[in-house]
Amino acid sequence: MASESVGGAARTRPSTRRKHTEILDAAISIFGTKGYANGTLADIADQVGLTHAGVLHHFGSKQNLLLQTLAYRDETDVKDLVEKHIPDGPELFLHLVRTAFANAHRAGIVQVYTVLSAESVTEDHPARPFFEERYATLRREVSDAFRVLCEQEGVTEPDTIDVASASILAVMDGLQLQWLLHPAKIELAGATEFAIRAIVNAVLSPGPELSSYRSDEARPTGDTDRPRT
Amino acid sequence: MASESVGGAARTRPSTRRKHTEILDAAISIFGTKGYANGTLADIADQVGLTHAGVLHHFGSKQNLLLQTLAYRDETDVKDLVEKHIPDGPELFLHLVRTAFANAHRAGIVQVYTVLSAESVTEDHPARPFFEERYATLRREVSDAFRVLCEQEGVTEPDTIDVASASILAVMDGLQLQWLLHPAKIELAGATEFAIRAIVNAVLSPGPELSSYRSDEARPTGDTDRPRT
DNA sequence: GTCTATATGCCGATAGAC
DNA sequence: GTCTATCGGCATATAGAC
Repeated sequence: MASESVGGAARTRPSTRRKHTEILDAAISIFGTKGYANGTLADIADQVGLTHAGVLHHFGSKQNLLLQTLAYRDETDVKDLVEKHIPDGPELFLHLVRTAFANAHRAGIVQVYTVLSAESVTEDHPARPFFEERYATLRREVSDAFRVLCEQEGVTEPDTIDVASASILAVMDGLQLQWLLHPAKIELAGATEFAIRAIVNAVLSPGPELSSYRSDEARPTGDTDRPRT
Repeated sequence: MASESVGGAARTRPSTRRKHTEILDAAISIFGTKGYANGTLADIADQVGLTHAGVLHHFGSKQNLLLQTLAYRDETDVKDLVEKHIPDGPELFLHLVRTAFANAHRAGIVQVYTVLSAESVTEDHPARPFFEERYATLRREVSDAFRVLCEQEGVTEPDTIDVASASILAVMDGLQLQWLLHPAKIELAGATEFAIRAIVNAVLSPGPELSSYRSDEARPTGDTDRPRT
């Protein structure tokens, strides 16, 4: 059974391992285009020239295939960054923007994360622990970068850093969703760059409160009265 | 058949219409907790004391029930805003923050939008047109508010407004996802307020570029342009 | 390692009794 | 308006041949 090979052991033959990753790639494609609940083992099997029983021989169960798929995607991303080790300082913000530029040419990867992360909040979803840990880790990394930046540039309340870190990840995710819905209307990379810049600058110097932009105190009838300059 | 009653006609008996909305409320709950693909008509039927055949009598098909459910949610939201008509000026930004405060006590509503909007990007999903139109409309409304604000406060390139509008909706969605995963770690309303404020301020005065924060020893010019008031 | 065949179950939708 | 009964389809997973 494949269930015991956790770290991708070397005990299997090369052709087997090749098929293994071939299935994982197909799973990314299917879970991305149809979701986990709606995508089927037969869909994945078709894409690699097997039957669903063949896929189950490699992964034991659909749920295990999902978890292996998420782990596989993560380790592939990390591999791309080996020695280009994730920057731990303010460079991280530039790295996030570069990631957005890369993602604009990887709709499949973006979609599988968008679809599965949202699906993971549903009842007893097997991917939920994965995404909980993923976001907790990412927020910690972004917060660390903020702390380094704040030491360099000035001071800021630690509470603001947590909120800003979550906001940066949030705006990246949200823009991806809108981009998947309207690829022609959303410029993923440019918008991500703008938003991250806005949030980083807000941490370093907050600027005026929103309420200071209020056009008036009370609207009497609420008819079409325009705020004048 | 209920398929022809588009606007919620008055031709049906009150008890029937009551059951109708009862089913729609159950559908919000089920589609939110299990998703559209995974939630079943029997789940929804159980929640209102019917069989799945009873639900189908009211809505004809599962797909139609989903569309009616989305329309029902939208018109309920609008009803809450009747006479409190959505502000069309800079007040809109404060309204969005207030919405986030309200949402922090409506996890079910937040979850159904989060789950279904992401699911809608999957293959031939029946809710896709709904969310495409929803985001296009919301971006237009936020952009309108930005244009009014920019007339008051200064000038800005129209391109920035589009990017900022998408970013504001994005950060709201993304924070909702993280909040659903970690309710104790994310302060939905406070974070939303911070992020919207950051983006609005960035539109009015951009501030330094991200690359100016690079920690690299060699930096072209030593100036780090210190931001505004 | 991959297949065919099958067990088992759930789903959406329809038909017709009450 | 709601039910029971049922049809047809498809899902995951298992068993065993090759």
